[in-house]
Amino acid sequence: MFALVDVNSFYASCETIFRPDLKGRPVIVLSNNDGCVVACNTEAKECGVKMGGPYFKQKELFRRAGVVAFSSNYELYADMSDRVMRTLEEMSPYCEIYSIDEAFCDISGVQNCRNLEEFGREIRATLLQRTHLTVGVGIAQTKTLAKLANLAAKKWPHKTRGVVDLSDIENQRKLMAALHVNETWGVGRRIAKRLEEMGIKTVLQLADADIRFIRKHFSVVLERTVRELRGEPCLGVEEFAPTKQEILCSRSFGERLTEYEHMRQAICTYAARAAEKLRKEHQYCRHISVFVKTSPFTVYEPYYGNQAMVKLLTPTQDTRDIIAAATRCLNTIWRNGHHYQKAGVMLGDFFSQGVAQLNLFDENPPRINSEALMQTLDKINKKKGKGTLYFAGQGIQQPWQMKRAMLSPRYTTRWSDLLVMKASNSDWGSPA
DNA sequence: TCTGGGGTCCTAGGACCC
DNA sequence: TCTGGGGTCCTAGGACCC
Repeated sequence: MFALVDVNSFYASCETIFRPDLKGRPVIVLSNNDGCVVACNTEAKECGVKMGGPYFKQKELFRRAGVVAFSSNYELYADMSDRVMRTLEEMSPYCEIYSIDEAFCDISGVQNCRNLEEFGREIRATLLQRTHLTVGVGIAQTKTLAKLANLAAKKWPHKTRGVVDLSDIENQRKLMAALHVNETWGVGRRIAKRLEEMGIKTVLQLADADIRFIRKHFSVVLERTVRELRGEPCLGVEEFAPTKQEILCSRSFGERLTEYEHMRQAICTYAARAAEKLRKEHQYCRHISVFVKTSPFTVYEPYYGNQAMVKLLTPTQDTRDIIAAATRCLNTIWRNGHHYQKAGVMLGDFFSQGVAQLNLFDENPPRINSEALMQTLDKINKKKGKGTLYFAGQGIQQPWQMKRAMLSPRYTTRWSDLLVMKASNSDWGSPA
């Protein structure tokens, strides 16, 4: 039995819990660079805010409706997420942290000693008390059905009060008949459209579809989804995160970039960041690739996007090697005269610590004390704050930095940003 | 003027091997 | 003139997720 717990409008809620003055007002959170709307609270949804839509296209609507906008404050969201997950891990034997705002809990066995819906309500109440965040809980025999149950909890908040136990088969079929096939977890826009053309419109029709037919026209992924909808578990809770296959660091620039020197700085910065993530995973990489692109939306000049990769003979985790390789990649794809919008550095082909073999034919001799140097670098940056020690190639001014014009304080992770309560006389009541 | 970032898995097709 | 069968590995691209 699985429970899917996820926080309602997570980013927007993180912003409002520290701002009681925003109660009842529409609130949205923007993506990096203040580009798109990535989260909105119920009030904002009611105003007709388009999720995923570009910010600048909706500015007029926001002004009229009094929408309060925030830049993404990942430091705050990550810390709030930790608090939620720690509580969940305390309350349930096995938890898989599926994303920043949701987790699957394996609650097999719980139904032997208590009512599942009650258990869901207890999770909800505990999280509300500890974090002031409201969650939805969906309970069922498979992950896909738990997702569906959670969706129902979101869709009918008053009727369900945020918790749905969907373990009863009759209830499953009733709900699936009422939902469109694109509301299934794992069915996106494309597959939904193809299914519809085949006459499969509701989730129930998908659950009842012939498994060989699905396998023939789609992939094993959709086959698993269908089986899961029928109550046959194909996916388990993965308590320990599997090791990553690749690491990507990419950003859009605050302003279009035309100078090679600026691009080189950006690439150095992304390479250094990717190398840091790599070491955090205790991995060494052999593939380093870089991509650059202009905006796909610009009509007055031709699009340019390109990518290059180098394969090292010996796996590395040293920022100096990764910066050097990334710069070589950049040099092969850089073209003068474009207005670049975005770039990124990707690492792949990982080896775990210890298996890295020295290569007899490698031109570069192994670096002396590379591990110790990198450890020291990471330690200092962890203790004194990100970016305390950095590489000269990253540049100092960084004119290409992303825009974050509406950033809120990092209430929970910086002393200087701590919330300050100011009491006025009236708050204390008038003296008798 | 202004359109996110970071992942996973699967499949098809080409290169190459014997 | 007639040009096989079976396999692996790699990569690019497409789909999905949050």
